[in-house]
Amino acid sequence: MVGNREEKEGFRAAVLALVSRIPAGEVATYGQIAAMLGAANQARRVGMVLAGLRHGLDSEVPWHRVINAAGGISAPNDAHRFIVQRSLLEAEGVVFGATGRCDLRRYRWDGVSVFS
DNA sequence: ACGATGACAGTTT
DNA sequence: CAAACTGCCATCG
Repeated sequence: MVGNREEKEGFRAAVLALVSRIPAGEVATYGQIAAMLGAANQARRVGMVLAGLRHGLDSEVPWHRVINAAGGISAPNDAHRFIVQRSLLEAEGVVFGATGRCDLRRYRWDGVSVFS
């Protein structure tokens, strides 16, 4: 019997694998990641997966390249990570405007490399 | 079992 | 253009 647990872990693994494919200097939204995995309206789940990441263990995963649909960083209750994420992105060439949002039309990852 | 919360998103006011 | 509202799914008290 297939426990739902397998699907959850599979989803988590898929999210991490996909995020790991995001090239430096580009970004992807939670909804975009979810949509690529066939879960268009489950963007929140993607956020949950990334929320469970640990610094040092999943260091291979560029979690900072995942932002919200507005092109900004979602972390109202964690200013520390907010700053870290923004710094990492700026270090890769992503420019944030005065509103704290970057231009998605320009930095959004198309994800074509996944279909190879 | 139920209601509240959350690293979201799309639409409406 | 910004705030509010609603929908979606999983986790927590």
